[in-house]
Amino acid sequence: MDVGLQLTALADPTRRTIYELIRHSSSSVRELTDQMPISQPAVSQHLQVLSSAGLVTATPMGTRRIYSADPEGVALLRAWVDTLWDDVLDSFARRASKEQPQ
Amino acid sequence: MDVGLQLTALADPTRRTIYELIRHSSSSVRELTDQMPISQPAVSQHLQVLSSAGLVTATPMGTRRIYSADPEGVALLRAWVDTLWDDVLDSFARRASKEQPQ
DNA sequence: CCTATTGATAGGTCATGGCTTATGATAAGT
DNA sequence: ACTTATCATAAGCCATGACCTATCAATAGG
Repeated sequence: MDVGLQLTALADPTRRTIYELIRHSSSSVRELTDQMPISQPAVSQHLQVLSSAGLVTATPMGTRRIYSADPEGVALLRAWVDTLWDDVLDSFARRASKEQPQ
Repeated sequence: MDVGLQLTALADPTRRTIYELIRHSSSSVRELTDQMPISQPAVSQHLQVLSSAGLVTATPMGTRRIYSADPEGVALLRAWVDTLWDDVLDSFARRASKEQPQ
């Protein structure tokens, strides 16, 4: 699983708000659609992207599918950003010490 | 400064590799272009996006512009992902305790 | 000065992706 | 069984964005 999937999934504003809704409380596709200014298929497509990024999971409940936030995708993203953070800080510190060797 | 800028900036694979190069060591546009299979204008455009996301900064050195990693953008991204992580974990725990009330 | 190097900007092309409507599949209620 | 509700998939449309070539501004060096 590539971190690019999480980044592209969360890069879209509409997908971010959908994800925020799910993160707030697990909901069905209908509930999500009712809170969005877009069509139901559009929501389903966004959910597909979020799902393949490991950010949400679907559990069938009768005729509905309840989408919940999945920690897995966030964990991957978080790990990547953390290494990024460490490296950038390190590189920043090295650069600063070289600019002002005195 | 919106976190969407960082996400869209890092969502593109080419831009991620450019950012990785800069993160590894500050470089000029020419150095970056020489390590990339794309044209110099394309690199400049990517640098523009990374710059407006607060991920890199440019410092003129003669006729060249040295691009360096900027901690600011990463800090914002990291903060956002961290709150995401906490909320998702919390929501996950609550969901788990409700599913198995026994 | 004149030339060469560096890098940003403009304009144009093409693929990608986000949205729509239409349709099909599945499960629940009467 | 029939209808209704929910959701996914298909096909098509259109804006966005990633790339190109061409060009210009600015600095450095002969």
